[in-house]
Amino acid sequence: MPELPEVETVVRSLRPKLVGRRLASVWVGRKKLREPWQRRWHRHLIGQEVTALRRRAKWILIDLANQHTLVAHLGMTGRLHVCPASAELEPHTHFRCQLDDASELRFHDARRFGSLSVWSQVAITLELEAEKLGPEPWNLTTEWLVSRLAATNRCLKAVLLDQRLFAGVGNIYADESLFQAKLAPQRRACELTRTEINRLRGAVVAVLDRAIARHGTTILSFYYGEGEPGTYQHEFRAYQRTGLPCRRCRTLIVQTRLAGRATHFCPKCQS
DNA sequence: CCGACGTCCTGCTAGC
DNA sequence: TGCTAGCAGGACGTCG
Repeated sequence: MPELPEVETVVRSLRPKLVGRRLASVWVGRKKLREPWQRRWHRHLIGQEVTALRRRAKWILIDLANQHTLVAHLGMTGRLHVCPASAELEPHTHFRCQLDDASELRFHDARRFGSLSVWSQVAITLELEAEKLGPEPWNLTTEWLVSRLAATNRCLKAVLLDQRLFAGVGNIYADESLFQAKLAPQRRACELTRTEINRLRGAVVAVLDRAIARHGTTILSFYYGEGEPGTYQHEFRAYQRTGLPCRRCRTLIVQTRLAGRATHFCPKCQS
C-alpha cells in the first residue's frame, strides 16, 4: 500500500526514464478511476516534453513543458511504471502513454482506489499546496504541531493519518512512528506534552527516512523500477506483528481498531 | 464545526 | 478440499 516512502521510490526510479522524453500517443482504458478522465486532457499531453518528476505527500507529479501536470495517486494497489512498448499488458491496465524512445508509461490498479488526472499549475497550487495538505514531514516544526494538536480531541492514530497534518503518512508508517516515539495510538493528541510532540515529529521523519532507504514496504503488490520489491517490511516493529514479542521489551504486540484502521502497538512500551 | 463512520473496489485468506 | 464471507485501506462524502 503505497505511502510516502513507496511513492518517493517510484518517483526516483521513474525520473531518469521520463524527464526529457516526449509523450507520443495516449490510450485510456477505464474512463473512471477515482475521478472521470476528461477527453480534453489528451491534447494537454500529446507532444509534450516531460520537464520534471516530483512527489508531494503521496501524489506523483509529472510536469510537462506546457505548464500542465499529469498527476497520479497510487491508492492501494496502483502501479506507475515505464516498460518497453511491446511488453505484455498486465491485467487492470487503465492508462498507456507511448514515449518517443519506444518505451511506454503505464498505470494499472486492480482495486481502483488510485487516480490519474491532468492539472494546471493553478489546480496544483489549490489542491496540494493549500490547507488541504500539510507540509512534507521533514518541514514540520514542533511549534506548528503544538498549536494544531492542541486544537483537536482526536487520538494520535487518527491525527497521524490526517493528511492536513502528517502528509504522506499512512497506516503502516503511522503505527511504526508511534512505536518509535513510544506513544500509545489511543492517546488524545491534545494531551501530549511539548517533549512528546517533538519526539513524535522526530520519529515520523526517522521512520520515513529509513523506509525510503529500504525502497519502501512490499506486502502484496508494491513494486518499483523493473519490478523490484521494497524491503522495509523486514524492519517492522509494530505493524502486522500482532501476538509477536515486542523487539524492545518482549511484551506481545496487540492489535486493535482505531480511526477505522487496524492498529498495532506494544501495550508496555507505548503506555 | 468537529469527529466518527460509510463508501468505493478486488484479491487474498481464514474458517466453516 | 472447496467455497465464501470478511478483511485490507486512501481519500472523500455524509451524518449526528
